[in-house]
Order: sequence, then C-alpha cells, then structure tokens
Amino acid sequence: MTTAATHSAQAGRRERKKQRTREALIDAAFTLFAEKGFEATTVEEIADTVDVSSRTFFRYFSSKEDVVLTYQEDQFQALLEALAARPSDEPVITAMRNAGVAMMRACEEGEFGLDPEKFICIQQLMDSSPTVFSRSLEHGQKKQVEITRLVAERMGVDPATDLRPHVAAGAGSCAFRAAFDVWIHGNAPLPRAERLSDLLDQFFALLEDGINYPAKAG
Amino acid sequence: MTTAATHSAQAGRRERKKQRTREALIDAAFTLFAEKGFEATTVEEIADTVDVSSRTFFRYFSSKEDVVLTYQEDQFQALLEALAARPSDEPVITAMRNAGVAMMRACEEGEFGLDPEKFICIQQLMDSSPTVFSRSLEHGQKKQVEITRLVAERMGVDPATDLRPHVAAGAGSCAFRAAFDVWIHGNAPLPRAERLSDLLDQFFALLEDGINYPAKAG
DNA sequence: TCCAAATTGTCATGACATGACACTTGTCGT
DNA sequence: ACGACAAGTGTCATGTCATGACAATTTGGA
Repeated sequence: MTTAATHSAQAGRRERKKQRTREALIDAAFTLFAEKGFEATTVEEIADTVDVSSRTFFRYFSSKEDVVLTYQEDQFQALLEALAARPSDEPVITAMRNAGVAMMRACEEGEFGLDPEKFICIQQLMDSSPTVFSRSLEHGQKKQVEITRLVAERMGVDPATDLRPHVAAGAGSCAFRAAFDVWIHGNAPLPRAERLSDLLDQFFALLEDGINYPAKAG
Repeated sequence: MTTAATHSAQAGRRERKKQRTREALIDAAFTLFAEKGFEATTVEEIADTVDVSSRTFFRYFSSKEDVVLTYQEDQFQALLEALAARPSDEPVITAMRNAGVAMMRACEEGEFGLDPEKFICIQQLMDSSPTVFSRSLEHGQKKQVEITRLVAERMGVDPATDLRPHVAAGAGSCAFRAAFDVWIHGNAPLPRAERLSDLLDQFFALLEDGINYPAKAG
C-alpha cells in the first residue's frame, strides 16, 4: 500500500537517504560554524552530529570549505539562467546588472534552499575565514569563463579572439566582489543597513556610467 | 679587524644568515616545484634540501603557498609606488594602466629578485595548483583596498562614502585577472606568443574605452 | 670569557584528506 | 520472497600541513 506514497518523489529510497544525509551534514555544519566559527569546527564534529564517520563526510564534500560553497554554485547557476534570459538588445553590463541584482534579491528573500539566516551566516564566514574566502574567490574566477561565454554570445563575437567579453565579464565579477567588500567592511554609520543587492545595483550603475574618472569631457 | 668589514652591509651577521636561509628555501622550493609540481613537493623535501628542519621552514613562511606569494607582495608594492607616481591629472584607469603595464614589464625583464624563468614558473604554478591560485586571488583582493585608497585620494573623495574608487580599483584588478587568464588559457595559435604585459595593456585600453557593449550611441 | 637573546631542532599533537578493504543495506530480477 | 549484485558506509592506515612547547645551539655584545 505504501509503495506509491513512499517512492513518491523521485527515484529509489537510496537516493532520498543520501539526500537527507547530505542536508543533515550541511545543517549540522552551518549550526556549528555559527556557534564556534569555521576554523574551530572540525569535520569530525560535523560528522558526529549527524552520526556518520568523517570518511563519509568526505564522500559528500571534497573539503570542509565545500559545504559552504555548495550554495554559491546554486547561486551562480541562477545567475547564468537570469543572464541568459535577459533580452538580447540590452547592453551587456545592463543585462548583468539586472540578472545579478535579481539573483541577489532572490538570495535575500530566501530563494534556493537558503534561509535568510543562512545567507547572512555565509557572508560572515566569507569574511572571517580566510580559506572560505579564498576558495570562494577561486570558484568565482573559475566560473567567470561561463559568464564570458554568455557575454560573447550576446555580443556575437568569439571570446578566443575578442577580449571585450572577458573585460565585461570581469567587470561584472568585480562589481560583486566590491559590493560584498563594502557591505561587509563598510564603515557606514549603520553597518549592513543597506541590502547587499542594493549595493550591487549601485555598483553596476557606476559601471554603466563609465569608470575612467574623471569622465572624458565629450 | 674584521668587525667593520663583517658588519659591513646591514645589521649583524645573524640577519644575513637568516636572509641566506630564506633565499635558499625559496630557491629550493621553486626548483622542486618546477621539477615535480607544487602539490607533489612536500615541505620536508624543501627543508631537507636546505638542510634545515621542517619546523624552521614554517618559521620563515606561514604556509607552503606563502613561498610563491612572496613575489606577489613585492610586485604589488611596486604597483602601488608606480600608481602613486602617476601624474594626478591622469584619469584613474589610465593611471592604473600605465602603472600596471610598467610593473608587469619590469617583472618580465627580471626586475625584483625575479629571473624571467622564475616569473614563468610562478604563472604556471598559479594555473596548475588550485591552492596557490586561490591564495593569490585572496592576496590580490585583500590588497585591493590599498589601491582603492590611492584611487580615492587621486579622485579627492572619501572611499567610505563614494563607491566610485571601489569600482575603479575593482575594474583594474579584473584587468589583471583577465589578462592572466587569457594569457595562460588562451587558445590563440601561438600560446604565450604575446607578453602578459601586452595583454594587460589591451585590457586596460578596453576599460578606457568603456565596457557596456554595445556602446551607447552618443 | 661569559651572559642573554635569538635561532634552530626535536618531539608531540591535531586536523585535513585519501586509499584500501570489509561490511551492511538497498535494488532488482526471478 | 529469495538471492545476486551494486551502492554506500565504517574502520583502519597513511601522509601532509601546521603549530605549540621546550631543550640545545649559536650569535652578539659586555
């Protein structure tokens, strides 16, 4: 009787069990990270919390940092889709602006499996843990090639011979980094008063206006 | 009799000995990295080559990656000086372009204690070793705040309230990253046919022209 | 020459990460 | 429902990075 209901969602129960273990590991990890910080939390603690062996942890994640970066991957995919969906007559920076801000707002609203609380936690981890930070930068830089490809398509040029898609994609990435940096380190009166997405929007607006200050008269 | 001659250069002979050990470690490290790659080289091997203990290695460098990043620090300092030396009426991107290209050329010419051979080796290490790559990105991102400060000074604005210096500095950084990326992964007919400094120059030229393709008619 | 400080070696420790192999559990055909 | 096969897990062993503690050595200077 239960077969239909039990197998309901996807394929097999093995898959579901794996999925549950994975999510349990992520939850346990973030809880511990929030409590004691990233460095102070050991893989063994995370695994023990879920009652699996450390070895199993590394079968799900290739490193401790990988747990945190999981979400970044989802966000990046969402960004790619949003960018691809922008009308093709939009200038590239404008398209990246719209796609990027939309994605960031979605994060803040708790899109993806990402409660706002966890969103904040991730940002703090980035700031407080050098290894998470550097791995995140690496991830972003590696993914930038896909952005470059999309931008090149949009421009109708070949990224192997035309440098413009590279510089546009790079500028877009820099907007994200700069927004994050200002948002987290900003010595504004009220730290974190602005939403990260608002800052991102402002940065992209500046990119649209041109950056070689002072602007050439003409 | 020997006191004068012995103490000659700087302070004490202890300092000189330390300096020699440090350089020996760097040389040994790069030799081994070039032979067997970064990951395959252990700290113990490096230390053994110089005939010191592994523990001593970590008294000179806080990590294995640190050996490679040593030069980046010098390069960055040179970049800062070059940027500060640019005439203040130059637009910021142009100033970064001139400073950056000059610095990069200096590297290629073997400036700093950096034989061209070692320069190439470093670039390859960046590409082949994820940890070196990510640590390098981290270093660059952290140092970007100083660029931002210089740019803000040049613009005569406060980086705490004006986002423009951040975006300009970020765009500059992205030019370096993009140039490196294209240079190393470039599927151009002749890989590495162009000098990295030439690529960097081209990227900055694009930044000067504006990046929101297609350019707004007007 | 002898003292004090700086440097190094040795030892111990802990965490990350991976390979090998045996064991358990889910899956699927009959 | 049973059993073969595959997938996932635990255990053990191993190697490397990195750091703290303390003793031994070397150096600079009085």
